[in-house]
Amino acid sequence: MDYKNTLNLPKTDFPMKADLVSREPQRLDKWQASHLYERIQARRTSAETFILHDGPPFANGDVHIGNALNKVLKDIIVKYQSLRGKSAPYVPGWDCHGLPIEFKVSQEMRKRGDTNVDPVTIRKACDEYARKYIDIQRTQFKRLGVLGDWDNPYLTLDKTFEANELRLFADIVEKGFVYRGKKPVYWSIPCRTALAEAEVEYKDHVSKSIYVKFPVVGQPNTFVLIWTTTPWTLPANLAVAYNSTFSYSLVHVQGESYILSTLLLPTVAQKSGWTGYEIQRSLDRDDLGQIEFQHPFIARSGRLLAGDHFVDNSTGTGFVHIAPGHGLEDYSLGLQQGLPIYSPVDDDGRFTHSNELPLEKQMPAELLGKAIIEKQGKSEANEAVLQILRARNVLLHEEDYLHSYPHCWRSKTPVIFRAMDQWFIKIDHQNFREAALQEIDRVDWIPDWGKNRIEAAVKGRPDWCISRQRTWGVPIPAFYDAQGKAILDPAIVRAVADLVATHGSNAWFEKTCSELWAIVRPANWNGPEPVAKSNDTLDVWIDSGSSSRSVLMQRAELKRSERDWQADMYLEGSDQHRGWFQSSLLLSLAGNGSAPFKTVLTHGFLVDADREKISKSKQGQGGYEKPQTSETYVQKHGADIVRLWVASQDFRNDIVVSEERVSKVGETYRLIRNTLRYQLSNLYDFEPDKRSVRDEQLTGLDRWILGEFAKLEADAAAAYDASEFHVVYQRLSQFAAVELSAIYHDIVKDRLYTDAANSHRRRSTQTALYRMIVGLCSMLGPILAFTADEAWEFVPGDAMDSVHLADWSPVNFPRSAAEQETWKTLFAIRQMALPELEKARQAKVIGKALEAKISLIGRSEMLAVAAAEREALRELLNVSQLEIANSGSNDILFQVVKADGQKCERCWHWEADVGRNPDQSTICGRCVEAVKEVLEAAHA
RNA sequence: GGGCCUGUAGCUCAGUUGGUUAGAGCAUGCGCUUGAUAAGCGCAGGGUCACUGGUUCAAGUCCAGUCAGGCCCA
Repeated sequence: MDYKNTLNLPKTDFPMKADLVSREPQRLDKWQASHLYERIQARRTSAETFILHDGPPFANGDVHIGNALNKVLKDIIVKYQSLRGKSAPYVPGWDCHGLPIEFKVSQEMRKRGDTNVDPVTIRKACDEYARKYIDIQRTQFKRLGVLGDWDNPYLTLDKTFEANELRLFADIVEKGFVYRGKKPVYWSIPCRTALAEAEVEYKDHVSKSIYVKFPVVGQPNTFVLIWTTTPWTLPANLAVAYNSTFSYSLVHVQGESYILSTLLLPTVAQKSGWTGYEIQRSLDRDDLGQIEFQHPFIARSGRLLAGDHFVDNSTGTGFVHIAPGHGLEDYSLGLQQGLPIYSPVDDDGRFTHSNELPLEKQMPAELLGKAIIEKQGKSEANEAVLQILRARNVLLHEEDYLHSYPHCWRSKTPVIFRAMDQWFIKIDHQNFREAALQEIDRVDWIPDWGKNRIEAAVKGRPDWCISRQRTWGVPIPAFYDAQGKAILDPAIVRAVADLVATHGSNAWFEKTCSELWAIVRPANWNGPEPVAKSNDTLDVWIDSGSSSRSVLMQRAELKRSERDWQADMYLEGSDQHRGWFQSSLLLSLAGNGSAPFKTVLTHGFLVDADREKISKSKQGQGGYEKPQTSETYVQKHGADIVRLWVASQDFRNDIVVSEERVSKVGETYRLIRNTLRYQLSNLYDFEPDKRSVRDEQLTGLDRWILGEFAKLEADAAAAYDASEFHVVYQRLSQFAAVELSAIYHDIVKDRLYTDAANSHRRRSTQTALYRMIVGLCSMLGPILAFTADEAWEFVPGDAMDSVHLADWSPVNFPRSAAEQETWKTLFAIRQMALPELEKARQAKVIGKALEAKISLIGRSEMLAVAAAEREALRELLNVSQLEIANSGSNDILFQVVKADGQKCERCWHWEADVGRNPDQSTICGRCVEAVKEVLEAAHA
């Protein structure tokens, strides 16, 4: 007789090989076809909500592995909250406006030869471009198993989004936050347009480097020696910067005195052709701070200011001329010191008078109209300034100077810095900064140092420049009157918002000023009539930053009530402390009266195997073979491996992404998968409703594992609650490896396979297995979204058709202190016995443990426990025979010998009663009984 | 250059208010098993806790500095 057929060997169709890459897409189709996301939401309509508000990725390019990390983290949290019974809708979003898209689209148009394209055409192309990438990214995000309302995402280019953004803007305008000011921007003279940082290219350029004598007021024949490489900005000079850490000298040369950096003195002396000089004295920062200088050719004076950040000792004189309207550093220094942002240059790049200063304090008439743009390396404006300097004998030295200088990407000409009228949000308006800091204090920042970062960002930030001279964005609905004065009125902004709500923001660009005015003019308007509309757009941070108003407060499924709309969580990379977290906080506080989030969770950045940032250049040098996109990893390993990789590391620090790391995670995946497979394969004949054994009747071993499992569940839930998924990962994988695979599953095989199918002992164990597989699938669901769902289908009994529809909460499994103590002792003995068995194995006394008879000889309390639980301990050791003997000594002695009797052909135990039954001469007594039952069952 | 953060075995993580020879899982090596088998079990090796100095009876843990790395600014 072939006794193998009488065993209850494991059976399952849950495959050992995951084959994720090809199988996951089928499951996605199934989810989609069965409207899984909608059904999850429907099940929770009356439940408490948990809102994780999506920070919108930029609609450009493929999903990077970093984007994937962010989305998977969000999905794990949302799935977990849903699993715990909350209503956790997830509305993904995209950030659609902005320069990178406009730049790409313009480039493509230029390649095709389309120059001078009108804004409406560019905007349509940008819209198309953004939507194309939204589709691409949506597919890639969905492939990762992220569930959400993918058919109705929020897009910052949607007209409803734009309209609500403008309504929020109107509120902020109404509250008096928005003002008009000046700020320098890159300006391309031939293109007559402002440029963004990304639109300038740095190239070598030969400039005029000059040393200019600035007379010191009240000290005849004494000059501060300044250095500049842009002579044409001298008419806009309002100050001179020094470095307070440098030492300066007053030097006497040929009847005149100069103040300059002591370290640079020899170079300057040599360049200026000084034949001899004499250092009269040195000056410190206090001396310098006292000095007032006279502008070398205009009737105004200025002061010396500390500019340690940017004044260096490598070239020049140690003094840098400051024109707040013509440079970013000049600008911020000017702003600090309350200087006017003076920029006497028009759109064509020619000198002009401006209204920042009284006329008598502006440049002489001979300079007006001079062009800054270079022709054959010569700039009319530069030449004219130099000529005046020479005429006044204040030009000490001039030379050509080769350096890297920004150029316009389109015209390839050097750009200039020029202050332009911009819109700003006043951060200190009515103590707003203080209010923001208080609000920051109310938010839960995880990790807690996030609070420091955003506090520093808010404390130190200047007023927010919110206007951009761009086309692809939400228009700033302002007008200009005949005097060029801007009109920005909340009622008008709201009227424009209504227009945008129906026609989209293109309407602003398509309609003329008078057409627009006819539509949006308030009925009771008594202000000036406009002659022009604004061409500025809003900073894209206003787009995404207003999502609290445009999404959280609009979508019915996301708000608890009109008043209670705050999101439970925002989750982004730590760079967003200065970005989205801040813009969202400031706008929501200013416009809605509170922060938009209760908790802000941040993750670190991806680094490679060397713990360095992932860079394309490194990829080129063979650092990594493929582009670090989500698809690269999904196509090679499958989404569940990517998800497990995400869960495997403490994401608050840097996250390592490398082949080694992901492959290691793959090993853990296989361990977990096999654990699930083992349990499923031993439940093929188990009907939980009919065959479950009650807690108190479960065997001690089953009670032990369920006790351990209860601890695992509690720990996993706590770790999930704290968003410490790496703890879930560690705890689960170690439980699978140790408690299950090495101990419980290994021991229990004997019961499951060889006991009669319906025996109490086997059913008891199946009860434990059943409970664990249900719990494991549930716990794994948020992380292994595909695999847990796949395994779930093989769990016997009636359950929801997807694990993602299930409810889960940790179940306590109480055991008395005495029982726990007993089992602790049994395992302690096991821990001592295993090395003894290993010794016997090394000595070739036995092979597998079942060939052994082990004797425990001693007199301790441990042995008393062992004696009382002899059969349980024998099982725990997986040996055929266990003997306990009292030697009178407190030490325990282990003795391992070949087991008595013969090997039972069926259960492989060595038993003395093998052969005692004449009909079944090769099997043991226990197997005889089991076989009898099998035969009876077959006849019945 | 400034702010915030990180640095424990090949990999990922634990290491409570400073307190014995620094732990776990995986990976590796060597055995066993062949009724979880492209599986399973056992045993073993592997760490100057980034470095240096300090406080202390005692430091992976506290302090200072250095180095390396990350994010954000300049």
